[in-house]
Amino acid sequence: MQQLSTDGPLDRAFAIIGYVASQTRAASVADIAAALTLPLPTAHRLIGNLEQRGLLQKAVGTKRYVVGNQLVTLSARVIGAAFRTARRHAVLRAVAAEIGEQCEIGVVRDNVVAYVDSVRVSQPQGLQFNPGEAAPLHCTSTGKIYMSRLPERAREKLCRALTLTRYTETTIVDVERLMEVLEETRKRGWAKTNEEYVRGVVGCAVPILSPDRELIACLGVSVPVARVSFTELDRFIAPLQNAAELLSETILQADEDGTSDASGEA
Amino acid sequence: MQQLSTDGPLDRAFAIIGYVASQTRAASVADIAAALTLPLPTAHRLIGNLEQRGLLQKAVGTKRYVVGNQLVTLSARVIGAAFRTARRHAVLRAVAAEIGEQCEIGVVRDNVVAYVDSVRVSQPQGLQFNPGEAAPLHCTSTGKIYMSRLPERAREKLCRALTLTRYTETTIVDVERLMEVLEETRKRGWAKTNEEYVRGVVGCAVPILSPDRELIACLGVSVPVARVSFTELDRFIAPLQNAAELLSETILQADEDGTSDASGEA
DNA sequence: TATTAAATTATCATTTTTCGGAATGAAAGA
DNA sequence: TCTTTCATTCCGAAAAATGATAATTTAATA
Repeated sequence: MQQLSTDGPLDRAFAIIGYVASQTRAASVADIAAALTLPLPTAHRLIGNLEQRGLLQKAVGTKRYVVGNQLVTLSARVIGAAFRTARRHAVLRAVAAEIGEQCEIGVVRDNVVAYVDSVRVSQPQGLQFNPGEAAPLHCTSTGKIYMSRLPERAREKLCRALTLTRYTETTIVDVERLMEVLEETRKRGWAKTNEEYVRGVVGCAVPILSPDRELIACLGVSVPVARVSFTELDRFIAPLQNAAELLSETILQADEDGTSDASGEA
Repeated sequence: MQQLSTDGPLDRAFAIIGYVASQTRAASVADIAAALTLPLPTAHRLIGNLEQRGLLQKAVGTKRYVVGNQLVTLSARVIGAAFRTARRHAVLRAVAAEIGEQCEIGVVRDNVVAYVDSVRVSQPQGLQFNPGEAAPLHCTSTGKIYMSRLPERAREKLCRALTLTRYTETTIVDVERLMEVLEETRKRGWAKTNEEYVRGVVGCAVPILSPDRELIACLGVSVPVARVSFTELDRFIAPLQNAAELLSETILQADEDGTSDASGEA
């Protein structure tokens, strides 16, 4: 199913755990070996390791394996931690529901827009930015915002350094023109994209700023032009800005939790 | 605490994951290295590995780490598996039989209640939470318990971030009101739901805690109001609490079945 | 802005694990 | 009882992890 040619021991360990956790009944070594196409002795060794650490354990009276105590304890912690940090996703989901379109959060890294989280509302129709994917700077709203907030000289340098690949008829491939657009973007504080990356898909984005007004990330929406025209995009800006406000409070913010602080530091 | 002289890579990987999961805020590489007494470059390498696999991920806009999506998904599965084993399923079945209504165990993931195990007593009449299904936080007892256990400020933020969709006339869609209910829930330690998600169905739930009093999951019951009124629900609380106690005792013990195929196949 | 401290990445010889074929013991089924 | 399947142990070659050192980048501070 998911094994790339070169699995490290870690991958195999997690594959085994995942398999055991997804079974409804205790799994034998042979089951596991077969499911993950491992040599039998190897499976034994790996499972033995996991058992020693309490991540798996034998079901009493059998040689079949179920999830172990350590693993359950750890998982409970993970779920708790995830719940505490899930507010970002909650905000994203809320704004996506409000405007009824796919929303995503993206950051710029290595001169490329990387999407870190996204929520799609209904059927995958518009552009699907899946977390982990990357897109160019010059034809995405997030990229424009990022560039627009650079000091002028750095901005110009970057514009000239980038390869302004043409993806559609409306992609901006002229440096002067791009600079103009960026200046405009800087002034009004948000960006739009008119089928510049994918034909038939328009979008807009607003910045998510830290308390000291540094750019942390961008919150954007992508939608098929058949459903929302380029000019109609404007009505998304206000809700997006509200959500971005909330996100900037939420995102970094020392997630003051403290739920019983369990283990905590000694 | 956890460093034996000779830790394999696996031990260190899990130590790191455990540390990150137990922190209330995102942890920097330096934090982790210090806490586990790892050389800094080594910590970087190990954490990089975990990040590549999606087990850890950077908090947006920072270089600090939180639990990753893969890890959360896996953890939810593990908890589900832990509760589905015969012994625990038997506890669930027993309490279901005792109170004569459908009982289910749910965890929160991605701001949604996911049901990992359930037992129905008679004909499907009340609400049918089948394992794998998901329900919103603000109108389920399990969701209320989860939220009620967050520290106050985080709780308020989450309430505001959630879209309080109205499903019925009694769904709580007002943030202030929800906060009140959560406060009450926190004080008494269990939650009720008055036809807030599905018309004609009321329910209640109690927390399942780990030995160190972390919330692992919730045990709840759903029943048609025609059979049990909202106020009559109270008589289920005691049996549920007993069962929850039992479950939390057994959850970290090496019991387990094996042969008797939990939950029976569908 | 200049300066300093800290964090991160890179390199690499050494040590430690892992890997899985072959062989053997144990248990389930005929 | 016999046969087949599964569980387990051994072990040398191959691969990976390890962490010191050093170079580089980034953040903090003056």
